[in-house]
Amino acid sequence: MDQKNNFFSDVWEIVKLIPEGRVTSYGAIAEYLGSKRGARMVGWAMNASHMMDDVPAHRVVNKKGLLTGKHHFDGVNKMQLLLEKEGVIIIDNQIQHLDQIFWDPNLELL
DNA sequence: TAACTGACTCGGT
DNA sequence: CACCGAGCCAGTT
Repeated sequence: MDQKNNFFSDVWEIVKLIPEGRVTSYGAIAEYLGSKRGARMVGWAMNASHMMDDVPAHRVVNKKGLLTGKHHFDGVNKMQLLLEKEGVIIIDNQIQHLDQIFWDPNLELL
């Protein structure tokens, strides 16, 4: 599992482009890559992003703004802590004002 | 080689 | 309004 230049890299590049204090959804990234339903793969790519410390995976949440992937971090509350540190308000694993801080690659990155 | 899994999303009931 | 099932892509076993 060395650095592979494939789907993972593409996802990582987009995640790296997420501005601080902003978040996006797996589906948005998947859609940017051309596969709206490939959101599952995006999450899988995030799992592989562990070897990439430059990938702010904590800024990627599901469409509901729920921190579904928090359990895959070092600490269960690491993800929420990082987001709150950037000014994101999170209550019960759910991001507040999601529509305000939501960053859509198709819309913003275009 | 074939089958299973997964940090998702949408639509129907 | 809440729960259930199906669809999607690629990597892993």
